[in-house]
Amino acid sequence: MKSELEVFREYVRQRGLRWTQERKLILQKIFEIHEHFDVDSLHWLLKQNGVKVSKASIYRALPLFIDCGLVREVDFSDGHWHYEHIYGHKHHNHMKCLGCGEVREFEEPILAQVDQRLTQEYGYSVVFHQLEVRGYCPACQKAGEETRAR
Amino acid sequence: MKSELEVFREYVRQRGLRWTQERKLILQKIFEIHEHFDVDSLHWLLKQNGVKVSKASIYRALPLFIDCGLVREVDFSDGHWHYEHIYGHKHHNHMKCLGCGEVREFEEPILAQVDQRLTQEYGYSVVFHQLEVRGYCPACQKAGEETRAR
DNA sequence: TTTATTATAGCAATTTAATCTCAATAAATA
DNA sequence: TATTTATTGAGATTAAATTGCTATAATAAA
Ligand SMILES: [Mn+2]
Ligand SMILES: [Mn+2]
Ligand SMILES: [Zn+2]
Ligand SMILES: [Zn+2]
Repeated sequence: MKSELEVFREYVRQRGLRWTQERKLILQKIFEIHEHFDVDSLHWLLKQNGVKVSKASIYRALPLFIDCGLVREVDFSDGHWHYEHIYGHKHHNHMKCLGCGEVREFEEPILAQVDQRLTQEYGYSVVFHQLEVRGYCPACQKAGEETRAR
Repeated sequence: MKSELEVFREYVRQRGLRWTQERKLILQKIFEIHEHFDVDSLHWLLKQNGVKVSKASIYRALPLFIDCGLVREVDFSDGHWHYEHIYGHKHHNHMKCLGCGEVREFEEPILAQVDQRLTQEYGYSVVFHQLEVRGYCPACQKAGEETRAR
């Protein structure tokens, strides 16, 4: 399998864009992070590692990474975008606890059927889907019960 | 079934909040709109109808409507929130065309199974889910083929 | 009905994520 | 090496959303 850097390099060439140090450093860092991140935390992390890259460059690079399928946006409904690298990873969905904010990932093979049905029934060509689930994790349910019992 | 106004009135009483003209007018308008809306369009619509309500009041009222289950946020990934009234309506999901932006609603009974599985397998108590699908509608697929053929 | 209490409205100021402008720079290529 | 031009970084700008403050109106108490 091609590395993420190779994938991006090809993408960049095909479009007449440029393979820059900044883009390389940002992309490398993104694939070192094995959690969800936002622009701020990514920028801070790069800084920690002595890598000087402006937020503007991060904001400009992310759409490119997304466009070539290396990264995706994740919606945690908290007012700004989060991201994760997806290249080389299985598709998954998120469950976020409304109590503590913990995010749990899960696979859901059934959703492939949904995409299929949309294609057959409506003639849609599905590019991607995202299922976001909200609820309460076991710990927060327990905490809630105890509070109510008082 | 209780009307949306009654539902909200009870909610407001239980919490020691107040039943105001502004909130009533906003809520009424929301249930007259049978499409997705955002704060701007709602505000503009109210204005058109000679109803003077500030945007700040709309911004402050929406979380209340959401909290009592009358309204929900909808994510169209375009930089700001959209909303729709849901009280008295079946749960549905959205497919948004990446070409023309058209939003199509669809029901998907299979997703109830997903919620169930999350409860059984992870002990999660699911409050809600939202499946957002992106792809190309039949019209935009056709347009794309023609462009490529040239 | 009148008075007292306090949540809410409106307005402007503020916050903040994201985008944009522009001069300097560095990547591609001839 | 010289030329072309996409990209960078810094700060300015935009726009959605939130907040502070005072007047007001909704509710409860008298
Ligand atoms: Mn994830
Ligand atoms: Mn809808
Ligand atoms: Zn939790
Ligand atoms: Zn379309």
